[in-house]
Amino acid sequence: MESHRPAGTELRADARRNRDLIVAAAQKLFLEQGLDVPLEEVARRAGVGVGTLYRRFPDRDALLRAVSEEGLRRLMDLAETALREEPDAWHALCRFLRASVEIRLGALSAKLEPHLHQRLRAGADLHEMRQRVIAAVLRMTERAQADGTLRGDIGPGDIALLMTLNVYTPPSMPGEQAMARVVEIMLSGLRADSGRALPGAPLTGDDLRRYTAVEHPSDAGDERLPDP
Amino acid sequence: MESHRPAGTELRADARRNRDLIVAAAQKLFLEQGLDVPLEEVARRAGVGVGTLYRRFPDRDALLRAVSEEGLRRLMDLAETALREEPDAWHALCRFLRASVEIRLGALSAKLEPHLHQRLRAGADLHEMRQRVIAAVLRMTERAQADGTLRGDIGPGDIALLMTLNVYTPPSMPGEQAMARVVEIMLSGLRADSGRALPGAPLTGDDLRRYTAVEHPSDAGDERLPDP
DNA sequence: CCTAAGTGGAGTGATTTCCTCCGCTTATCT
DNA sequence: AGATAAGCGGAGGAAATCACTCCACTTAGG
Repeated sequence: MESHRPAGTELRADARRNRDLIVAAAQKLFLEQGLDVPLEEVARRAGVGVGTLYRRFPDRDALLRAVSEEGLRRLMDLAETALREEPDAWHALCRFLRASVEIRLGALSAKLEPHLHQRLRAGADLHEMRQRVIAAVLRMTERAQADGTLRGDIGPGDIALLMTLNVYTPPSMPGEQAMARVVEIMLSGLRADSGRALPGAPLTGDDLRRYTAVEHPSDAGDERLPDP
Repeated sequence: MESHRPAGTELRADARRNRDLIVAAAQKLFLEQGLDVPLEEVARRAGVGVGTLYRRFPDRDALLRAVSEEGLRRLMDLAETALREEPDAWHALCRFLRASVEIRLGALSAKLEPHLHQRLRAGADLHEMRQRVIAAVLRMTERAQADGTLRGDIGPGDIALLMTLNVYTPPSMPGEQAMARVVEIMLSGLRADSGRALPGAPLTGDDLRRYTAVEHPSDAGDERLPDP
């Protein structure tokens, strides 16, 4: 996704490095101060001049896209390696949820969501990554239920929601250990031998996918499933 | 907490109404658009003139304080009525956690936190409310464990953290039902008959209280227990 | 060592936001 | 009903903030 660069042209090594510094700085600052931090501040934090930033990212939106993409890619990696490296579905699920804590983009995700949404509809390859995350979660859920380790009245959407909750939690907030405990509590609640029935119907994979197709309601907010 | 008003003077009825409209609008807008919405917009949304807003809240901070206070008060009510009206501690706990979803100040809380913090230290009556929330949670936890309904390796801090997670989740995000399911999953995970031991030590009431006393680290963020 | 690619940051113009001020409206008391 | 103090709105000027460009200088890479 090298914005609008005549294909075949590679970024010079130092330019590439700067680009990455900028994205990293942007991620931190967007998270800490909101999506409207002065771009000059991003540049300063990245240790480059504004000129450099503007050359690489023609406008704020381009930067947002880059940050979104990075986050989503990490999430996808998490899901897929969990599925690949763990022996059974239940453990994959555990690993995925535990790891989701590490991403913690916090409020950033929430703010990013609308932007992401546009992009998703626009068919960027964000869309593909998203589908892959969903697919992975779906597989984990189905298999774990077949194994009898995951309680039956759960849908992939529920898992996604738990994961989202973790991801949305600002890293500045509860410490690593504290969050780790929360995740284990969640996992306890997901085990097949857990308490009584949940209210309502399991959130299905379609619920998840449908969400992608839905128009973004500016502030009529209701019944939507997000992800970063 | 009527800011700096010569005691004994009451607000005229309409003024009072306007004041409340402003706080309500501010809460919504802070949540949706961040803590730096133009105050003029708050005024518009509240259906009053800017003049009115500035007369009642001399600066943005005063408004922030009012919003914080309102949120914390609701939380306190939640905790205390749950404890008062439910027959046993476990049900009180369930009710408290379920209700915490309704507050959902979302990212607002996170942004508000630093401000709140200063105020807490400053000894406003925010401090008292906070203590009362903590006290209620503490009682629920102890009793429920004595009853054998709440698993033993949990501390009040853990409960508070779960609650916080709910409160911090933006209302614009997952629908009511979806969140309700999440809470039930959490509760399942909290029951005495749930899965294996949690990692680390239970978060104690002191952990909670200590947090209040801690200096607010601007971005060194680590190991802290928040609340809205 | 040559050159095309990359860099930084001062400066400009436009936008946004704050906040005051005052003529008008309305609640409240008698 | 009438008096009056409290409250109201929003136009407008001052000030701050931002986005973005431009070009003289530096550096990577062959």
